[in-house]
Amino acid sequence: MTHRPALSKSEMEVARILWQLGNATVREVHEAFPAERAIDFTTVQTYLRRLEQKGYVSGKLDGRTRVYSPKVKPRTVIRETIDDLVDRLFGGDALPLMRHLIEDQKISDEELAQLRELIDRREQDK
Amino acid sequence: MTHRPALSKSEMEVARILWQLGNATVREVHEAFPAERAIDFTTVQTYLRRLEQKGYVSGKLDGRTRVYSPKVKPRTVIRETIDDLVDRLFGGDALPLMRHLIEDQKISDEELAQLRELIDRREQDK
DNA sequence: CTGCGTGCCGTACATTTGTACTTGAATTCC
DNA sequence: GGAATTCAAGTACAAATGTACGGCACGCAG
Repeated sequence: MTHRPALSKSEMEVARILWQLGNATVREVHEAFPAERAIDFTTVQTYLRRLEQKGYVSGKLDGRTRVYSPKVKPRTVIRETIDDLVDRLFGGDALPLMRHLIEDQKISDEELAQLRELIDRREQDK
Repeated sequence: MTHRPALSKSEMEVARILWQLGNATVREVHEAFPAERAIDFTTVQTYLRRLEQKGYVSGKLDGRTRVYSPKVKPRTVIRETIDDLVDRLFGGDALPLMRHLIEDQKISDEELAQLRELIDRREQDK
């Protein structure tokens, strides 16, 4: 059972917006794009179509408008994406990645606290 | 100055091996591939050529054999790759990614300790 | 009715990616 | 020293990706 084809970079942007909106039409997704990210309406349409083909979202017609909604959760996509990436780039060792995230201020202090908690909890479980 | 074109997935595998070997010929890289990852010698050759074109490695002839060596450090590639990914997938919020790495046992207990230390240090700096 | 905007659907098309074959020179094995 | 091996280099080629255009139907402002 071959798993879903991976998301391409642009498809990820669209997926993110759809997660955010919950469900939406092409137009809504298009409008939700940050202004500086110039992208054509029909391009977004194509991405959504491809996302549907790949099984990440489902779309159904509501009148003459197609409404899309996420079919796969962010968690799942992270898992599939990151695991593949970490394997290819570091043979499975995720620490370099963590290090980067922590050291390069990519996360806020608040998040640091949450992180600490995650670690605690994980240690508890063990 | 437009930055380096991103690495493709397969190129990442090759980059990883080259980092591991420090520097190597096509043959050496090819042989370092895990046995189950069937891949042709000339395919590896192509990836290395592309990696060179993209500026990630440099290759120079030693006699009639070309020897490649990394030109960009892992850290840099992580930065470029992960930041892009996190942006597209989560609009810059790295926490979901961290959560995944910690919760899904992608890192060992030992690494957890190191992680804790990283967090401490980062907090110290602030 | 006659445009104009909005949508769908299909098609397009250059670039990148994954993967490899071919040619031709240098080298090594009998 | 002819055969087999080894490389570099060039070329190949289908699939995936990034990005968009065109045709056609539907509904609303004049």
